[in-house]
Amino acid sequence: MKAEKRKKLKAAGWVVGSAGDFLELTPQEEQYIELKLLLSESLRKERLRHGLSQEELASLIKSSQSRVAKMEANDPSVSIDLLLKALFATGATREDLADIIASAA
Amino acid sequence: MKAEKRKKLKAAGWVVGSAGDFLELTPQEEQYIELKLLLSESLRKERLRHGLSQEELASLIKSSQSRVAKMEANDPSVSIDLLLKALFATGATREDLADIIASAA
DNA sequence: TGCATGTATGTCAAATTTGACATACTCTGG
DNA sequence: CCAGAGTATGTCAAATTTGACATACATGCA
Repeated sequence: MKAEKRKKLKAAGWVVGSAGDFLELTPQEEQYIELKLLLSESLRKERLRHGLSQEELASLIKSSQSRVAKMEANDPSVSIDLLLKALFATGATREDLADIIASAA
Repeated sequence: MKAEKRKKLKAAGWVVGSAGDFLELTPQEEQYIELKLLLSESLRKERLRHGLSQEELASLIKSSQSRVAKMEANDPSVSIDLLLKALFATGATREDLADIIASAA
């Protein structure tokens, strides 16, 4: 299985190596998961660009280090809502967001 | 109070006319709420463009008419996640989404 | 090696979000 | 006026998401 697909299945909440290996994602699920991946990657970039630790970003958004770690790991228990709130907290604007989303996955 | 602010406070979960009238939203909250408003408006446009009723869109995304109504009304009980899933279900792509987000509120 | 700082991962109770239902409202054509 | 189609709004149990905690892992440095 390609690394790319493994990543997506994991993000979708499947334990890779399980029956989920045979799962096909619908185009909508694809889109959603790709978007989420893009956001989690952007969040890590933004955080590092600002020289913040996960701990520091967490307090900025009134969350916890472990949740920030999960956000950046694209954990299935993390919502896009949370990722967006975190991104906005780092100072990103709607325009920045549009650029992020427009960029290739 | 301006109509624009009323809309945002309502979306943030405040009963307009309550103490929330005195509330100032942080820039991050603004961004988040503006984005959500933009998405809910886009969803209605997309749905109508496809000539679908709320009932029909609901079954498309395995939800209910009442939830679709709330999505389009920018109800505070609706997450951006749900709006995105609905938009993708209407056939929108990541690129479409970027365009939506880039467009002025 | 030991220690500090930062990150990852599992767990869980509390909080939020969800679909579904009931019901009210708003049109439009007959 | 009425009926039907579509939409709005309130409610609620079930499902998902959340912050927090504990703890494991990683890396650098004295």
